[in-house]
Amino acid sequence: MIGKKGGGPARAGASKAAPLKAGTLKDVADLVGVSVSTVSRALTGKGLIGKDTEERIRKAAEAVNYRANTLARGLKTQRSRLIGLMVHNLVGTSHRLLAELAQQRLGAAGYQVILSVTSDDPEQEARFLDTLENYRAEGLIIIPTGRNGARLARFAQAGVPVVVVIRRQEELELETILHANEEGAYAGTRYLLDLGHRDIGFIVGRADTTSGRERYTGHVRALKEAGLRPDPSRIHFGSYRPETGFRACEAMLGSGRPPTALFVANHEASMGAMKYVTEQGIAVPDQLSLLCYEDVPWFSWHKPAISVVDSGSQRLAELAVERLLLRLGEGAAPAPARPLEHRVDAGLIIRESCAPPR
Amino acid sequence: MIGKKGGGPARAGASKAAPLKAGTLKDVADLVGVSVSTVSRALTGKGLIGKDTEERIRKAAEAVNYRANTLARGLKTQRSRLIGLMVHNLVGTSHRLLAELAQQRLGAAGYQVILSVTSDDPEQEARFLDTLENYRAEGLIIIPTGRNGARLARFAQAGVPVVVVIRRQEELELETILHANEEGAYAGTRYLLDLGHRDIGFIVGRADTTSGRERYTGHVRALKEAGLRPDPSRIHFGSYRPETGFRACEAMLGSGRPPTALFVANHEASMGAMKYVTEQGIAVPDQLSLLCYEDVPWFSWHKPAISVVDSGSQRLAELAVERLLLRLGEGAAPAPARPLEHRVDAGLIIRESCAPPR
DNA sequence: CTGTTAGCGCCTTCAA
DNA sequence: TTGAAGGCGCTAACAG
Repeated sequence: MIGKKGGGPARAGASKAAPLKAGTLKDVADLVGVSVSTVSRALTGKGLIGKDTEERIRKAAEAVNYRANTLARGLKTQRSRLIGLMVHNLVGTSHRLLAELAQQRLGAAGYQVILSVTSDDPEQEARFLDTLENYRAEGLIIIPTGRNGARLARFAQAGVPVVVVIRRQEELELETILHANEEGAYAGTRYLLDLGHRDIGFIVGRADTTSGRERYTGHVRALKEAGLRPDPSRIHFGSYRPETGFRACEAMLGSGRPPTALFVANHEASMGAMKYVTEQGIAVPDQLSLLCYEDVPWFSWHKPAISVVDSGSQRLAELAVERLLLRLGEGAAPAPARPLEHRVDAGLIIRESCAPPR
Repeated sequence: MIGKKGGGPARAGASKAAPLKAGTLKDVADLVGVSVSTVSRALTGKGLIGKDTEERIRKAAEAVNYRANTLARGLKTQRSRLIGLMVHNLVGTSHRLLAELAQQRLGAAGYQVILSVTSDDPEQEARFLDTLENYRAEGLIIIPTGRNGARLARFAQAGVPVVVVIRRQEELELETILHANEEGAYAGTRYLLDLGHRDIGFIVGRADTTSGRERYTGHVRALKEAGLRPDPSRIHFGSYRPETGFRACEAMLGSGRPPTALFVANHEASMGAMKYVTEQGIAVPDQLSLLCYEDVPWFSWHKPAISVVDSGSQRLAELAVERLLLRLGEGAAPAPARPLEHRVDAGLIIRESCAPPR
């Protein structure tokens, strides 16, 4: 499988040098013949320093390869400048955008992001939250599994800003940013209904998550308004994975009496649904109208182009980071008295995958 | 755009508690009436401790909410347990897999990953490398821009294991894991040639990166073997972004005499190429054979299903993490004397997007 | 403007 | 089995 080849060109000198350790304040101080605190002041730009000494210190710092030790500094100042970010994967658009954006913006503000990809596993979440506490993380953006409320509560109690995203953490008063799930699912279902569909398959997330529950509610509301009774065999809850979509499709589309439309309101599951539909050669939208949730670029290149409920993930990510940044640092905003719950609007993007039932 | 609503249910007590600070060794010691060192030993499991005192210490630790301060410990032990990971985005399959896998595996081994998404920007890379040094990161996995050799060299000199991935860092002897670029591009081009194509458009990465150069070489080798002379107007180098593909398509396919096949050997650019081809309604493979590089799930659901050169990203990510892990920690393997260069094999996945020229 | 002093929280000899 | 002492590298009063 793997070939090994020799390395690149030999660079004389580089590999022979003694392990080059980073210098410390003391190293610099000794070299210049001045006290550590003077060096500290000169290098951090605080306090008044003689022009001349400053220059000599700067030179010496260079010479001894001085690198401010963030750990030591953090110990002293009680500021780690570390932010935790917990997502469940990096495939889902909202999760990915969150990771990219958080790292970029927080990095620009002088913070570093410690990442955790937990596959929605409460145990991994627990461990991650523990290590974050140990690192004295100064902030946290998290898509919670919902099973570690106690640990999460500790952050808030310790005064560490927490921004909960995508799902609510029940029983805890934490600032939360959510998609407008009910509205999104309502709009999607309504669209299908208006097209004339009376038998709609609905694939959604876990019933014990905010988005799963709310999207379900929106769906049912639309059905009822149209005078339809929700049919349990047409509604599939499931975890946020492609298999969920694939299995649900097998159950509904493999049956003798398939629905005329399918609304996959679970982003990860939509990947599995797409797979099933393609493999089975089901004609979209002639044979089946297909509506997904949360846009990805290739949906518009697909044939037919896939219509979706756009959940506004970019905005959600921006808002999450923005809110955290506001509450970070010294003179920052305190936690909102009554923790705010923000909603990011959803929108319907109509392309080619839905049509009236034949 | 955004609606604000009141928070969830009020949880009595939770919000009123005084900021719950994490306890220190001293807090525990004071409570038990014993010295800090005893507590330290008891809690870290080193040294012999009286069964009874150990129990009391454990209880007290709980009571004062003791959390080992990783920063302090790191300062003392000179081990941050922090690993840097630098990728250019999280969309590209290889980058994303690297991030997911690194976090998972390293996390399981007791390390935390500091992430940086740099968009291939040397300045951001420089800043990130600096902060990593400051945090005393113990290891690094990086897709280098190639412009910060000096900074990268410092890690190696300081004895910090560095694993370079996807592109080589020229002039530095660092352990490196690469795709079999030349072979992959050769195989892809050869496939198109065997199908009968004589006029092939080729979109590839930057000429100053390993993958860009090597894929170009493989492509040209196949052409020459087939008795063809590479035509500069059919070869487009460009950065790893969708626009690269889109623009190159405009140039080649918008002309009066378009090629009969297009080989996009630049993963990010293939997204732009797909967009162009779809927008222009170009029939694949009838009008144009399309071959991409690096597989993504939806390529197989696309109509027609997209043929690709699979670069083995999963294996590459695994190998990278594996190698780093081997060199991490105390009794770990030293840097290979002659830094190894690993190659991960590529494979051709034939689907439906390529056909003989009409 | 600069030096001294005193820790931040932890680990680790060295004695008891 | 336990305690005392020292120091990792840095910052922040407080004196000079």
